[in-house]
Amino acid sequence: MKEVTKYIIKNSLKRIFLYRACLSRLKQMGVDKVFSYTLANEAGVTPAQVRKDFSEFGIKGNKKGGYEIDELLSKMEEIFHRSKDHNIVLIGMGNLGQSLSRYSKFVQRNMNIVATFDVDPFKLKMRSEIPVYSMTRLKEIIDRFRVKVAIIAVPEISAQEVADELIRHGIKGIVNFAPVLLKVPSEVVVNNVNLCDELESVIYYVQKILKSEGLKNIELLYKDMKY
Amino acid sequence: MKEVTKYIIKNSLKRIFLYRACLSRLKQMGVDKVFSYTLANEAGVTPAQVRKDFSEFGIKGNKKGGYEIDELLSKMEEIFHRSKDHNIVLIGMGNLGQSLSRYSKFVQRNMNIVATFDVDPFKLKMRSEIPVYSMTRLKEIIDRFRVKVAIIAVPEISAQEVADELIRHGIKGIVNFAPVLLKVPSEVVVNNVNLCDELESVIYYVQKILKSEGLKNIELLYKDMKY
DNA sequence: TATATTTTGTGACTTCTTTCACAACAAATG
DNA sequence: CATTTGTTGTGAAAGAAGTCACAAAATATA
Repeated sequence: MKEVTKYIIKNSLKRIFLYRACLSRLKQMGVDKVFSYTLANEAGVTPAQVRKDFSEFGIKGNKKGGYEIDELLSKMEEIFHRSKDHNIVLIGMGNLGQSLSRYSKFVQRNMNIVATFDVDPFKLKMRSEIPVYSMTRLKEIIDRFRVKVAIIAVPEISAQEVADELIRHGIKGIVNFAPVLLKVPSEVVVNNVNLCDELESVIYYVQKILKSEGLKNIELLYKDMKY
Repeated sequence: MKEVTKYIIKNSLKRIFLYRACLSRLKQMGVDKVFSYTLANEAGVTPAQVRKDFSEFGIKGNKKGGYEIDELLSKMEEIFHRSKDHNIVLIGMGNLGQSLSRYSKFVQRNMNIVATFDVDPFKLKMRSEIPVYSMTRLKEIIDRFRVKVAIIAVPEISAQEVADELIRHGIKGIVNFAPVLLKVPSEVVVNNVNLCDELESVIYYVQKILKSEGLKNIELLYKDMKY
């Protein structure tokens, strides 16, 4: 039996990020202690869910006393290795790539895009905070900055090729904005972000909502009618 | 008992989008018929999953004959109301907003950002394919274009306020790029896209991978040793 | 036309996720 | 110091999602 550990981004992890964001906000508001139901309410989940998630990530509180926000936050920092900086490379300086290279929230969370790459020599001359290199210098930069994570923002046609090259040079994690399913070895984690799909999902549910509202109106109409 | 239909974007829906992308690619390659296992292989899932998903969305094939790609695609178009155009508004023309307003893939899928909005009067003068309006004209535009879906790309501090206003003017679906949990009534669907979290999730798993690879190396070392 | 072959569609089963419920514990109170 | 109060942490129960397995159907073959 071939054992393949597949790295799938779990919902519990995403919720931990959410909790962290809520906690930061609460802290800013002057709160310094929470109970599972305080946080649950803030994050829009159940208290049991909060406690189960915490339990999964080995986060402990004090019975009766709840959780100290500062303790929670530093525990989370530890879990996410937030103390040290993480160097990232970004491939593809088109419309989306440029925007991501300027996205200030990455830096705020110690995730630094140290270099960007593009095949288009015209883009190389672009004025940008972060240097834009030709793809030929990929290995050099990845080695120098010990980069393990990359963002792919190239056209779908070249995404697989780029991924292969990144992995060859030691990249272990990819956030992929190209709308293709990358084939990667099992010791590499890929997180696909498809902006069109995100928008289209919403449209799908909105259609349902509108339809059901229509139905409700019809029902109301019938209720009003006298037989 | 209060019945609240909560609209949560299901994985099966996301997979249908994935299947569609795979099918389009296969079609371009000249294929015109697939079996569940062909598509499964292409999409990186199991054949049973493909069939179950199809069954959920009422998509039928021919026993023995598999599925006609053209039929599948048009059935999917129907499910997603892709025949008609969808008008979208985009709020917040900062770094990310500008990039989204230029994101050509939305248009390719009949999702048209008909107008963008910002509070900064400087941005209003910005040259942009899509008009940039002041927030005061929100209602007018939403009504004129019968907009039901909005993209929020404003700073987190104003996201809730913007959401409230959008909903007041009849918006039923929101793609929210601000890192806050929006409080909305149950007949509105929100899809949160948090780019930082997406990147950080990958970093989290990469740390795990690196650690486990480290362990494997140590194991190998021990295996090589003679006691 | 009968038989063999192949693939769908779905009920049953399994596995993963979330919720429930309560023992264990810590703090507050008398 | 005993008792009450209130919250955590976690097994057990319920629910959701994914996989399996096979009958049913369509096609191919003899």
